[in-house]
Amino acid sequence: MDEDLPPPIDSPSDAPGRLGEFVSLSSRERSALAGLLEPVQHWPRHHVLRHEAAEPAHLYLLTHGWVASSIALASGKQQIVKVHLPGDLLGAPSLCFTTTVDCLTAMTPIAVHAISRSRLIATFEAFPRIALSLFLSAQKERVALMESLAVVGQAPAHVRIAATLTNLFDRLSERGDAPGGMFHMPLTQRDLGDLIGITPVHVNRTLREMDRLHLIKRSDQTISLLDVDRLRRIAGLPIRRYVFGSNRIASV
Amino acid sequence: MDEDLPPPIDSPSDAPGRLGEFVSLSSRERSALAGLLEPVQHWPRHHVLRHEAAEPAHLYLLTHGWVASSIALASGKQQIVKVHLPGDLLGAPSLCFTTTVDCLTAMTPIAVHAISRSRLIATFEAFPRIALSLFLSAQKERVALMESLAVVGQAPAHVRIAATLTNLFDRLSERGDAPGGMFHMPLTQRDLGDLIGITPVHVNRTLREMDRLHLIKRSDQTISLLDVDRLRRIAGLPIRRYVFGSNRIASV
DNA sequence: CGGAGTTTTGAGGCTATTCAAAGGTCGTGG
DNA sequence: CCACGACCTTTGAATAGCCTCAAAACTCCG
Repeated sequence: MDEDLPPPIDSPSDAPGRLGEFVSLSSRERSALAGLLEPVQHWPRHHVLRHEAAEPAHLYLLTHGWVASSIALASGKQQIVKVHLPGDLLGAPSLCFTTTVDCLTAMTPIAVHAISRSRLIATFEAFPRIALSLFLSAQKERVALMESLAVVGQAPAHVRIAATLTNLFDRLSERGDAPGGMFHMPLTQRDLGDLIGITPVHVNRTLREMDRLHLIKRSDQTISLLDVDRLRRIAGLPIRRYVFGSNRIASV
Repeated sequence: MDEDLPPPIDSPSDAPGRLGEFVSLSSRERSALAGLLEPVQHWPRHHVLRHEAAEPAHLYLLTHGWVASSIALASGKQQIVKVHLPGDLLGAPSLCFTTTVDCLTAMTPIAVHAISRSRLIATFEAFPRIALSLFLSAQKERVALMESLAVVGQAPAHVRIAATLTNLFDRLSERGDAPGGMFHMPLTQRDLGDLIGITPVHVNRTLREMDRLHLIKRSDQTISLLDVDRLRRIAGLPIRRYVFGSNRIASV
C-alpha cells in the first residue's frame, strides 16, 4: 500500500482542498479558488519556504508533504506552532502584518501552490461565501492553537506527546493516511521537542517509556499508535465535532 | 475607584469597536455591524458568560472590563488562553464546532453585547468587506496565540511574565488605559499562573524578584511597568506592525 | 468580627535541563 | 565499495527550575 504517499491534489475541483471545508461552495466559487493557485512548486526537505520577518506577499496551499510553522525567540530557542499537513493553507496569520510572523520549513519533500495575497483579498470581496469559509477555517486553527497552548502550559511530557500523536493521527486519518494507527513520522525528536516545549533528550526518554508501556511502537520513520483510546485519555482533550454535514452551511 | 474604567462604547458608530480594525468600513457596513448587537448586559466579577461544552448560540462584544477565555484539561488544571479587553469579540473560535470550546469568565465587572451566531453568518454573506475584516482579526488572534505558545513552550517564568505584562500594556495603551506604564491589574497570581502555565507559588516568587529588580512595582490591584523597554527585551518578542493606515484596505 | 480568598514564606521533592559522549543511520564523495 | 561527516538516537550524571505541601499574614467583604 502507498500508505505514506497521499494522492496529490491536482484536478481543479479538488484544488481548493480544505479551503471550503465548512461551506459547500458553488462550482463558480470553487473555480475562483482554483484560479488563485499558481503553478505547483516542489521543494526538498529542510527548504525554507518563507523566512520570519520577510515580505508577506504570498500564501501557500500545501498539497503534498509536511511543513512546520515556527517562531524564533530572542533566547535562540524556537517553537513550532503548527505542523501543517496536505490541504492546509500556509501563511495566513501574517496577512494583517507588515512582516511575516512565522517561518515555514519543509519537514519532508513538499508540493505547494503559491497564492497571491492581493488576489486572495480581492476574491474575498467578490465571493462572500469564500470569505465565510476561510473565516471559519481560521477559527478552527485558533482552536488548534488554544489546545496546544493548554497542553504545553499545563501537562507533563508524556501527555504532550500523547496529545500531539493523537492529533496527527486524527488529521492524517481524514485522508486515510494512518491505517491501523500507523503513519509516517518525519519529525525528529528535536522537532517534536520544539513542538511541545521539551528538550530532545527528554523527548527521547519519554518516547522510550511510552514504547515500554506498549502505547506506541517506533521503527524507521514510522510510528504506530498501539492504543489510540488510551492515548486520547492520556491527552485529556475532548473530541470536537465540526459543524459539518447537515449543519454545513448550504449553497445559496 | 473610577479612574481605571474606560469609557463605555455606546454610540452606534463606535459600537463595532475593533471589528473593523483592518478594513475601513462604509457607514452602511458599520450600521450593519451595530445592528447585530443585542442590548448591553452587565455582569459581576466571576460571572461565567458561557461554559465550556455548551451550545454556541451567541458571540459577545466586550465593551467594558476583562474576560478570560479558558480551556479545562482532564487533569483538572485549566489554561487561560486569552485575556480579553474591551473591544474584543468573544466566542468566535467556537463558531465551527457543535459545542463551545472555551469558557468565558468575567475577571472584572463587565458589559457585553450578545451577537446571534446565525445573524452574524448572514451578515458575512451580505457584506463581504465585513467578512474580510473579521477574517483578518481572526488571523491577528491566531498570531497572539502563536506568540503565547512560543513563550509558554520555550521561556522560563520571568520571561513569560514579562511577555504577558508588556502585551497587556500595549493593548491597554491603545485606548489610553496604561498611562506611564501603570494599569489596573485585576488578575490574581493564580490567574496569572493559569495564563502562563506556572504555579501561583512560583508566580509569586518571580513577581517578587522582578519587583526587587525594579522592573515592576505592585500596589493594590495596580501594577506599574518601571522599565518597559527592558521588559520587552526580556520577553524577546519582535514588535509587530499591523497593516493599517495607508496600508489599510480602503473603502470601495 | 468572622470567613473566604489572596499573598507570602519555607522545606523538600520531582520533572525536566544541561552537559557529555557513545552508538546508529544515512548520504556523499573519494 | 568503503570511509567519512552530519545528524539522529540513546544513555549517564549532575543540576536547576519549578512543583507540592503546608502554614502564616494579609485583605476584603459581609
